[in-house]
Formats: sequence, structure tokens, C-alpha cells
Amino acid sequence: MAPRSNETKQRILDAAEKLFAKEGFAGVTVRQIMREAGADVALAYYHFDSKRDLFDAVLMRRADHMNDVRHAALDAVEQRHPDDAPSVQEIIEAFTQPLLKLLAEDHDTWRDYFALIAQINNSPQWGGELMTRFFDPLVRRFMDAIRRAMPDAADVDLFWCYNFLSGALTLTFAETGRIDNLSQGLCQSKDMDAISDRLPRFIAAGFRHICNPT
Amino acid sequence: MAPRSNETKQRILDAAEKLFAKEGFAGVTVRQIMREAGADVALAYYHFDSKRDLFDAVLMRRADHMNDVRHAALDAVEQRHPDDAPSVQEIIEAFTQPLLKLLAEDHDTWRDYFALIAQINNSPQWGGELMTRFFDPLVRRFMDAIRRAMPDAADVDLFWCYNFLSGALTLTFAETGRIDNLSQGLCQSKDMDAISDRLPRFIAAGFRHICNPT
DNA sequence: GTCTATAGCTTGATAGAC
DNA sequence: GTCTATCAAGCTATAGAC
Repeated sequence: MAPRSNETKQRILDAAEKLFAKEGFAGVTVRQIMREAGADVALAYYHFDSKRDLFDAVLMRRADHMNDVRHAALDAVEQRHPDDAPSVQEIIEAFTQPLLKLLAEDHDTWRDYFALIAQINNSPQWGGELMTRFFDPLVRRFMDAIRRAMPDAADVDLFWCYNFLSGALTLTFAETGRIDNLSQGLCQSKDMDAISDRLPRFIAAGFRHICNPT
Repeated sequence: MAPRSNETKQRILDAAEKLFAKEGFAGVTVRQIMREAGADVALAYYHFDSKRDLFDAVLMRRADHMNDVRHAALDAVEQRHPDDAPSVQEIIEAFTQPLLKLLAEDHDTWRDYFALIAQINNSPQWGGELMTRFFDPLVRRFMDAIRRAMPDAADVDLFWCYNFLSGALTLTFAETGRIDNLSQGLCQSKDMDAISDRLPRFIAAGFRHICNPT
């Protein structure tokens, strides 16, 4: 593959990521993507089989790295606790903070991707299948870790709590601007420090309250 | 307006609600909607100005009732506490339980509408504007009530906690089937009793943990 | 690898008969 | 109110020159 080819391919993926994130799969045409990428429509079909194939490629491009940084964060937590179990909050932080850190450090690169994930997660059409395929292996490892931290918790409680975590996390990623409106500017969707300080503690408190047998 | 007309109009709205919920605004054609409704394409444009006008009509049709039942639930809580402030959990329950109750009692009517709201809430394209327009007046009243229950809480903390609540609540409504997959059938997206038992307690614990100054 | 050109279809929307 | 018929525009995707 010529070096020029891969460059164009990445430009197409960048353009597709940006537009799919804003308008969803059906809300964007291949023509719009290629106009944004500054290349001809036919090139989309040279580099990808179809519009749907391009969509999958956009998702896949960053999924591995996303899973890697989260696995690494959980590795680090477990190495800090060779004998005892880590706290629920430490585990939740290993799940959320790597993503918030990516966003904080390279906002332009990750914002659109995370907004896309948020839409997929909440879509009956895509959510069940795609989230399961891309992220459930990682999620299972986190669930195992939490189970060890709370050995008396019922599985059904743990899974529901994960559902609430997932919703809170992805809406926060979507950066829709609603919280900016509601708070009249007091909160800003893109303020990752503010989220970092609150989201993992909020979620860990919920887990403890629901899953800890009294 | 003839009685037959309104009947057809409702059938169009039902069909549009169902399809928009599954595939989003752009993912559905007017032709598909009218096929589902069992009427001719031209009738869509007799009853509504445009596809977008039909979309807004779908949203508007149930928004008032949704807001009414939540206002009524908060009224009831406040009447139970003429002198002291209600607990955070009571207020959260007045926010969430009326919707879960609608879903539990009349699942077929409300499932698609709530799935649609979930997608809009997580869409950068629609979320900021539409959620603000339809629901923020009600949300402000709930924020005021919570502020009275936690007089020492900082506003910025309260708004972020509302954001987490909103994400958890709407993903739960979306019924994407992901939690069914992840839990291998242990949890079911449509099990409103399971959610009722856990969601408000989870959220209230988060609010208390973040907003209560130690 | 990148372009021109175009096939074959579907789209949102409307005009006009009944 | 409801239908038939239709339009201009835009769509995904491809064939073939360079």
C-alpha cells in the first residue's frame, strides 16, 4: 500500500467520524463525507466496501486503543493490590478515568469518537450488537474485579449498576451541550476535570449502596 | 375536523414513533412510515407540513402528559412534607417512578417514545435543543426541590449529578438489549420492577455522596 | 490511486382528480 | 380526506479512463 493511500484513508475516516458522530449513520451521505475529506466520492468505494463498511472501520479504528488503556489501568490497580481486593471506587476509576484522560489530553481526536459511541449505546438498532461486540470482553473483566471487591453482591445487582454507569458515562461523552444550557453555563460539557472529580465517586457510591448487603 | 381524520393522524403518529425510535430521524423515510400506518404517502403531507414537522409532532404528543405525571408526583411529595424538606431519594423517586410506572402499566404505548427520547438526549444534533425545550422547566423545579433538601450543596455539583441521572435514566429507557446480552439473560431491559427497585436508590446515593459537604 | 461519468433507485414533496 | 401520478434532487455504488 502506497504511503499516500493510507493518508487519504485516514482523512476519510476522520471526516466520517466527525459527521457520523453529529448526525448518525443514516444522517450522513458518502458524498458529504468525501466533500469534508476533500476527495472524490469514488475513493470511498476504493478504500471501503460500502457505507456500512466505512462506519464499522470508524468504530474499529480506535476501539483497540480504548480497550488497551482500560486494561492497563485495571492491571495497575491489581498490581497495587497483590493480596487484598481493591476498592470498588478504584476499579470504577480504572474503567472511567482512562477515557476521561484521553479526552482531556487530546480532545479534538477523541470527542467525536466518544459522541458516536454514546449514540450507538443508546440506539436500539445498534446498541445491543455493537457494544456487545466491541466492549463486553473488557466489561466482563471489570465485572469480575468488582465481584471480588464485593463478594456478597448479587450478580443481578451488579449488572444493573453497570447499566446505570454505562448510561451516565456515555451521556457525559456525548457533549450535547444540554447541561451547559440547564446550568446556564455553570457546567460545561467538555470540562473533563469537573467530570473526573465527580463521575467515579458518584458511580462507586451507587454500587456500594445497591450491592452491599446490609 | 372529521373524526376519521384524527384517527388516521394518530395512526401516522404511532407508526412514526415506532420507526423513529428504532432508526432515528434520518434512518426512516416518510414512505416507510406510511406503509406502517397503512395509508398513502400524500396523507403524511396533508396532516403535517414536512417530515421534520411530523417528528416534532411525535415528540410533542406525549411530552405534556409525561411532564404532568412528574409534576403531580412532586406535588404529592411536597404535600407529605408541609414543614420539613423531603429526602433526596423521595424527590428522585418523584422524578423517575412516574415514567417507570407508565412503562410498567402500558409498555406498548410508551416504550417507543422513551427509546426516542433516549436517542435524542444522547445526540449532539438534537440533545441540547430539544431536551432543553421540552423538559428543562420541569427539571428546574426538581433541582429546586433537591436544593432545599441539601441546602449546603454547591449548584455545580447538583447539575453534574443531574447529568449522571439523566444518562442512567435514558439508557435504561432505550431498551437496547445490551444488558440482556452482557448478563446472559439475568437482567432484562424491559423489567421495570427490577429498575424501579434500584435506579432511584442508586442515583440518590450518588447525589448524597457528591453533594453533601463533609 | 485518483478521477469522470453514469447507472439505477429512492427520496421529500406537490398538483390535481375524486 | 384520500388517492394517482409525478417531479427534481439526491442517493449508493460501479465501470472504466488515466
